[in-house]
Parts: sequence; C-alpha cells; structure tokens
Amino acid sequence: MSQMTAATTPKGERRRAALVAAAGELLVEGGFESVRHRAVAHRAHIPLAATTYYFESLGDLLSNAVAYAGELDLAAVRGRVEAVSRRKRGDSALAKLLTSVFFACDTAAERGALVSRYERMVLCTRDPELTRLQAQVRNVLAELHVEVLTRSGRRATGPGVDRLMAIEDGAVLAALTTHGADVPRAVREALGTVVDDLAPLHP
Amino acid sequence: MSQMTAATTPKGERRRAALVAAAGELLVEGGFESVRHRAVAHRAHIPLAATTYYFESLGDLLSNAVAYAGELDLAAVRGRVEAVSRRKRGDSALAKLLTSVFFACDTAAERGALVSRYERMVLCTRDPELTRLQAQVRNVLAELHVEVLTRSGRRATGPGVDRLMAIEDGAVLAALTTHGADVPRAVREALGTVVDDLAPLHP
Amino acid sequence: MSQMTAATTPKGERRRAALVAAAGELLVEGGFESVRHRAVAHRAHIPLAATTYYFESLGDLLSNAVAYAGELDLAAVRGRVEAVSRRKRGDSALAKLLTSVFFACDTAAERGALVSRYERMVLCTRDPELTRLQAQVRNVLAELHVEVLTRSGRRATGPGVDRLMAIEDGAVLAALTTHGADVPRAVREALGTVVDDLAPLHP
Amino acid sequence: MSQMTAATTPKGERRRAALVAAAGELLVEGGFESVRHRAVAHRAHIPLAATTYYFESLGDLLSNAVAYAGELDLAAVRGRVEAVSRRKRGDSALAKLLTSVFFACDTAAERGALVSRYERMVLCTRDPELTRLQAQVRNVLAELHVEVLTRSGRRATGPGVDRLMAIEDGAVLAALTTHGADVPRAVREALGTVVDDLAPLHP
DNA sequence: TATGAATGAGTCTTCATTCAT
DNA sequence: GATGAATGAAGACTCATTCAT
Repeated sequence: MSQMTAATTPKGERRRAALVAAAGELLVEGGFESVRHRAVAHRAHIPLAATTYYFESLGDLLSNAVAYAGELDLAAVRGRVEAVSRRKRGDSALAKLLTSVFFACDTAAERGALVSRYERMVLCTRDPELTRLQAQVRNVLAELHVEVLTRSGRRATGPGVDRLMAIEDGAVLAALTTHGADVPRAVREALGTVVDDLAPLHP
Repeated sequence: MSQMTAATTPKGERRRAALVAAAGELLVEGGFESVRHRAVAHRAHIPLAATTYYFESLGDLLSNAVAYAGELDLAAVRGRVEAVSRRKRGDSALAKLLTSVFFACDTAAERGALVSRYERMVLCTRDPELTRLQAQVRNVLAELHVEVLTRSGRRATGPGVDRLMAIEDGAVLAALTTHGADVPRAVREALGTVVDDLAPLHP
Repeated sequence: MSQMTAATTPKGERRRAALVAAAGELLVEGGFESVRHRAVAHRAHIPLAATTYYFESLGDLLSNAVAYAGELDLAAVRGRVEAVSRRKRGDSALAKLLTSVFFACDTAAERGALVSRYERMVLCTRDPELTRLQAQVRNVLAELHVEVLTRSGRRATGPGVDRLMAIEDGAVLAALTTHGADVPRAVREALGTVVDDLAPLHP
Repeated sequence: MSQMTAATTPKGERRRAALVAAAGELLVEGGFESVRHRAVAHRAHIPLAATTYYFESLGDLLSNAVAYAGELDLAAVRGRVEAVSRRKRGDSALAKLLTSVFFACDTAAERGALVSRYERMVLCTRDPELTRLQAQVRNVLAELHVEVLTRSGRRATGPGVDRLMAIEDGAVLAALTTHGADVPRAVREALGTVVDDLAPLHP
C-alpha cells in the first residue's frame, strides 16, 4: 500500500486520521461523489497536497473513508446495543427494539447515516477491496443482532439471523424507494411477521 | 415555444432515443458517475452538443437513463415471466423459479443489470424525481411476482408479496456485500424458508 | 443592409418589430450582454431561427435594439415635455423641472432606462453605425431642452444648451459612480449653479 | 487555509500581476466583453488553468483588471500633472492645460484609454464592488484637478472642482457620441466658459 | 418564406495529480 | 517530511450561425 508514504510519525498518523475522518463525514453527508481532495482538505483544515501525500490516490482515501464510516455506524449501533437490558420480550416489543437499535432514524444525521449505510453496501460492489470491508461490517452487524436477541431471551442461530437481517434490509430498500416513507416503521412491520419464528432461549 | 428538446420528428425521436440508450448502457455498466455528456455522445456516435440540445441538463438525461434502465430490466424480467408455464410447483421448485426469473445472473451482462438495479434503488434516494421512478419499477416488479406466483398455483396477497420481495432484496444485498458470492444461490436459499408460507391457490 | 432578408410582408414587418422590441427591452433591462438570439426569441415568442432570418447577425439586431431603446427613451421624455406648462420659472424651479423631465428616476424601470441611456452612449463608441444613431438621439434631446427652456420663459442658444447638457451628463456620471447615489438630486444640484446663466426670454 | 490564490511567492506575485496586466490591457483595448479566461491566459503566455488558480472567478479577475486599468490611467494623468509648472495662467491657457493633462488623446492608445475610462464609469454601475473602485478613481482625479488648479494660481473648492469635472465629463460624453469628434477640443471649449469662474489664488 | 434541427467553437469552472522546494 | 504552486484534462453548459426542408 504505502511504500514511501511513511506517515509513521505520531503527527503524521494524526493528520492521516483527520483526513480520513473528514472524508468519512463527507461520504456520509453527501454520498460518494462528495469525496474530493479539495473538500476533504478543507474540512480537515489540512493542506490540499497532504491528501495525496498521505494517500496514494483518491480511491485509496475513499476506501479509508468507507471503513471509517462503517466503524462510525457500527459504534453508534454498538452503543445502543450496550443499553439494551436483559429481559424476555414479546414479539412486538422485540421488533420495536431491533428497529430502534439498528435503524435509528430520529435526527437528520441518523437518517443520513442510515442511507449512507446502504449506499456503501451497493456501491462497494464494483471494488473488491471495498467489498471485503463491507463484509466485515455485515458480520459485526450480525453479531450485534445475536447479542440483542440473546438479551431478549431468544435463541439466535446463524441462518435465523441472516433471515432476520434480509427482511430488515429488504424493508429498508423498499422504504428508501418510496418517497417520504417512514423507514423504521417499515422495518418494524416487516419484522413483525418473522420475529415469532425465533424460538425462546428457555422454552 | 419548444425551440429545443423538440424531437418531434421521427429522426429527432430516434436520436433522442439513441442518446437515452447510450446513457442507460453507461449507467448499467459503470454506475451513475459514468454518465457524462462526453461519454454519452461518444457512445451514441452523436455530437457532444446534441446531448444538451435534446436534454435540458445532465440531470434530465440521467433521469431518462434511469427510466430506460428500469424499463430494460423490467422487459427482461417480463420476458422470463411470459415463459413461465402454468403449473403447480413445490416449494423448492418455486424458489428456484422465482430466482431464475427475477435474479438471472448467468452472463456478465445479466449480473451487471442486477447490480445496477440495486444501485438505482439506493442512489435514487437523494433525488425525489428518481425516487418516484424507482417506486414505479418496484410496483411492476411486485405485479410480476403475483403473476409468477399465480402461474405456480399459489395465492399471492399484497403483504405476502412485500415480504417475499423483502427477503429477496435482503438476500441480494447480503450477497453483493460478499465478494464472489453466488447471488442467485443466496436468493434461492433465502426464499426456501419463506415460500412455504404461501398458501396454495386451491388447497 | 438586408439584401435577401425581404420581410416586406406586413406579417414579416410585424415580426421584425416584435423582435426589435424584445431585444430593446433586454438591452435596457440587462445591458448589452443580455441581448442574445435565444433570449430575444423567447421574449418575443418567436422561433429562434427567425432572429437570424430577419437580421443578418446579432450585431445587426443589436443596432436595431439600440435605436429602439433610444426611441423609447425619447418618447418617454417627449411625453413629459408635452406636459410642461408655459410659464416663467425661477432658477430653482427650472432646475427641478429639467431634472424631472430628463432624469425621471422614480420607478426601478425609470432608473434602469436612465442607466441604459448612458450605457448606450458609451458603448456605441466602438461602432460607427451606433455612434451615428446615438448622435441623433442627442440632437433630439437638445431640441427638447430648448422646448422646455422656452416654455419656462428662457432664451436657449445652441452653446447654452450644450453646456447645460454637459453639466447634466457629468453630474449623472458622477452619481452613477457613487454607490447608492441619488441621481436626480445630483443633477438638480449641479443644475442649480448654471441655470441662472440662462437669460430670460423677455428681460 | 489559503490553498489557492496564494501568490505570496515573488514568482506567484509576478504571474498574478501578469494576468491582471493582460486582463487590464484587454479591457482597455476591447471592452469588458473582451476579458475572457482564454484571452487573458493567451496574452499573458500563461496556462488557461492558471487564470482560475490565481483568481476565484472571472468576476474577480475582472475587478482586478478594472482596478489595474484605473491605476494605469491615473498614473498617466499623474505623470502629466507632475510636469505642470507652477505659474499663473489665464483662462484660456488653463482650459488648454486641463485638457491636455486629463484628456490626452494624441495617440490611438491614449484615445483608447480615454474611452475605456468612461466605459468603466458606466459599466461599473451594475456591480457594487466595481462601483466602489470607480468612486476611488474619481476621488483621485478630483485631487489631481485641485493640484493642477493650485499650480495654476487658482483657488479650488470642492464644489468648484465637481462642477469643473462635470463639465468635462459631459463634454467628453457628447464628443464620444459624435463620430469623429475631437474630444480634447470639445473639452477645451466646454471648459472655456467655466474656468473664468474660478477665483485666482491671490486676487 | 420560415423554421426545426443541428453543431463547432467557446464559456466558466473543477479536479486529480505532479513537482520543485 | 510536507506543501505551495501549478496544470492538462475534463466537467456542464451556451451561443451564433448554418442548413435542409
């Protein structure tokens, strides 16, 4: 990757991170085409030339931005997962919980982050490196599903979670396609019909 | 009045269509950012200035390209739907059928079209006009699902189809996220667990 | 001028005039660079190609527009001159009258027309044909000054009028150069010091 | 911060200046519409992209060009003012002097500069920033009038100078409007009738 | 006689990237 | 190691004018 782009200095490392963060924010806010050298440098308050000094190309910077955005997204979700209390939940309550944890959409920023999540999924398709990154995010998301399910007193198997997530993603996609649709609502309703298939942990 | 964007002549209509087709192809092949005046003009073997003569702006041309790509996609699916014979099908056979009809992925072109379908879904989010377009495509896709289900001797209700499509879309998204994943296979497997919920037409 | 551009038809004549009027309006509203084939055609509700059919070139159309704008300006001034009552006027009253007649600036349209008057004066410099046109306008303006002076009981000689107009124009130029300046006020004040040199008609 | 439009280097400063000079020359020679990125770059023997590197927009470059042209004009006038000997002058001699100092028109270049001076005055009207610039030039011109008057043994008050300049400007405008008119001659004659109003310094 | 269609040339501006320092 | 400076290529779009019909 970085043959001569040392940046092993503490300072270099810090600036690199600042650049990635700036790029990540732009990515989430305005989509892939918002990530430009100039825009990133400006937002990070770092000289333009640093963007090509620390990253081989715009694509390289973008990769990092995608990873960063994914981690940011994951961190937010993780935070909400931690807050989930351990207690048995009925089907309807569980659907609601899953929605609020994985598809928070109250603020504009949250909605933006959600849209960005799906943009990243789809647009990574044309780049193997990004695909790998995206797969990792998906795995973590799956683990977090297991965690929430467990805390809610349900047994969660691999295929079961896959199916759950497919339903969720499909519902989101459908909602995004409909102008002004209420994404969390759509997810909750879609979930309503599947959650009951999940066996309780101790029957 | 309409001193431009006329294209009322047969010839004008033809050129306009050629431009849209070229833009649509570029969209499918290389994504949204591949649709540029220059690229479209070059592919259509039409002078650069004609691209702004026939379309008010690049956005306008892009809208048309999205619509075109959607119709192309739909036409292909429709063709496969027409070929579906009327006969009762077991769960496994139905899952296979749905997959082959809606998620054909044998040639590179077919896989490209499939990816593009999902790109369009997600990227239209930032533009209301495109969202509207995409919603229409989704509706047709839903109708075609009903048709295939009916031909297979199943009763298809609105929510049932929504759920079916959500599963499919979620599975595709998951597969696209996984490098080298077999999309049709993923869909078929995901479908395997839902199809049996669909009641037969005459039990 | 128009070797093959017949347009001797009544209809042709009418359309030509409509085009000139549209171009003239644009000229007054937005300056020389606002006069474009497209803009003129659009405003006149006449096909684009007619603009080059009835006029050899954009320059030709522009000449006509300048003449039209000049006539329009003159017509407005003339109208105000007609309304001037015959009566002896003191110096101050005369300065006020001249200002209101020749430098009406109450509405935005009037101010625009005034600015345009001076734009035309200056920009015609680079084109002999336009210069000739502008000279004519100036002569009429001089005659109208004589008329107003006469109606006010003053004797008006050629040099006297020239001097009067020079003062006016100079004051306008100075006012235009000052942001937010009150043009009529500037003219009135400048006039205050000269008008008294004009001998009364019957001493 | 200032990742562009830097030009803090001597070299950068030089190139920036070259661009402004080129734009200024074009402005004087061909009017406002002659100032284009391409034309400026070509004349300055500098790459096209440099024009937008050193100036945020064409408007920005144009502002600089207007300022430059104004300074050039002022410098020339100042030069002629410096050369004015201190000595009492009769009315006719003073009129001649003022004309030769402020309205030099012997060479084609001088005449061009003169025309440009008035173009700038009028065309700046539609832009507040340019208006401000033009007001400054006017002030300096007024000061220089005072200087010449003083050197000629006359007392010069503010209103007196304003009136003088108005007469001059009005005369120039009238002359410019007349094809082939002798601008200096017109100014001299117009001045002939005003200069005598200027009281001598030591009566 | 008109005009819809068409386009080459040119408009301003942005951008990823290189390079001298 | 860092970066200000620089630029070729391309971006979207406008325009005066021509021409076939």
